[in-house]
Amino acid sequence: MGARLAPAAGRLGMLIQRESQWACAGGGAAGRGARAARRGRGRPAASRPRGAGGGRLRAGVGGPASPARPGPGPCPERPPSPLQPRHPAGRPWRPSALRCPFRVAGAPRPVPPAGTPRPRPCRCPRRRRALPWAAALRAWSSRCLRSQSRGRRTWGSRGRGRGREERRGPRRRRRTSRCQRRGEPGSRAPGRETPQENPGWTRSWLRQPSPVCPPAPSFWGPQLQPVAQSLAWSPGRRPWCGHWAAAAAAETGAGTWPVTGPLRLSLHPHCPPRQPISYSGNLPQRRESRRQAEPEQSDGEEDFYYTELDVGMDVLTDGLSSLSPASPSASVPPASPRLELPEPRTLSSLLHPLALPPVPVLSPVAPREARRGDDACQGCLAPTRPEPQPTTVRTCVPTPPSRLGASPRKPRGDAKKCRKVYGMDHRHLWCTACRWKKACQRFLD
DNA sequence: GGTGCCGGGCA
DNA sequence: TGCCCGGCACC
Ligand SMILES: [Zn+2]
Repeated sequence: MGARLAPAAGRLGMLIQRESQWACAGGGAAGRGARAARRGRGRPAASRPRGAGGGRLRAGVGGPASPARPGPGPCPERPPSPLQPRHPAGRPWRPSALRCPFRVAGAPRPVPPAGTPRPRPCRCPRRRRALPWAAALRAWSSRCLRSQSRGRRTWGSRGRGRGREERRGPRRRRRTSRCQRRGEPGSRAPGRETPQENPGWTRSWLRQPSPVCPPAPSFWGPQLQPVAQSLAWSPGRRPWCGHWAAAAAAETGAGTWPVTGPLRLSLHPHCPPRQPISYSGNLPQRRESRRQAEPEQSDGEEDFYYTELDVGMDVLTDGLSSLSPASPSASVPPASPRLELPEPRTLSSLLHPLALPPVPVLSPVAPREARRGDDACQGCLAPTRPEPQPTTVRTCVPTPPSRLGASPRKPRGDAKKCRKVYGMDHRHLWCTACRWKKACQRFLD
């Protein structure tokens, strides 16, 4: 299999394709592929290994024995960044200094409140880092799939299912969900519930659990004060708190994160050999507890990763200032902002999804993991921007009922889905939804 | 017969 | 909750 597919680059989440960033090929898909191979098609279901009994194959991307990220060391090629306004004048550029460049020299060092989770130790030689809140995204994605079948639609109205349902008429067999049969609140047909009708379901995961990050603007240098002011400080929007955590971690010595370079927006599952400085938000409680139980045991292939991208302060300001607490994005699921690299320095452009056709991209240099678009790419999100842009509402805009009713014979979408694109022989390349025989998330109609 | 995916079961 | 599959409508 020479060419590697990076189909997800089209749809769910976008990978920042930088040649250097593709260098570190993870083993995420390998595990899945092995699992798929192990599963074996055609065998009786009863004889198949089912469930997670066998345990997921861990991605071979390192582990406790993996070499840690490069420690402090010279980095002469990196110039001082405008994001380091507080660097003492006259001091040489010390990229390895365990010092938050935002912090005022001599100012009290910010200490994360108790309970603030420490960034997880890196498990990859290239320092892949799990994007914590992406775990929530993943969980949410799974919930979407489940709720599609459970009668609590979350992906918004894809329309197809309902349209078919309507033109199909009542099913002969039980076609109602349990909720429907029980008359529970969620007893709507799949796809009927919209964020507008029930904002709670989006709020549940949008709740960014970083409740204890004190306001940081006071720690920002004067050059950053306008930025801080433009960020519309709110409890859920603290682009600096991750920086804080990193600084605090560096201070305490354990889990040190050399906070050196300019602010980096990490968007790719493979880390270039630079230090991330953003660790934003807490893990969802469930995930967090699990990771505490098995600190070094990682579900590597399931994690979302990001890498770093130098972003100028101006563009960062542009991107972040576009946020507002009352932004409609608050009711939007964490649809991955689709990003592309021709303009890697314009954050605002990065944060806006591209209306790319969902064409699988053959990329000979794409790492295996990139093919797992639904998993890997869903998490390719900017750590500083957990809330998606309003323009990513693609799947959450409810289809007008009038439209559904007007065209009872909605033709089947022409878009080939994973099954047809990749074939049964490459089932491991399918998106999760297709693998689960759900509505395809990668090739939307 | 192939495809897409809803509904539901299993662990 | 993650994963899988029966079975149906559609192509
Ligand atoms: Zn698919």
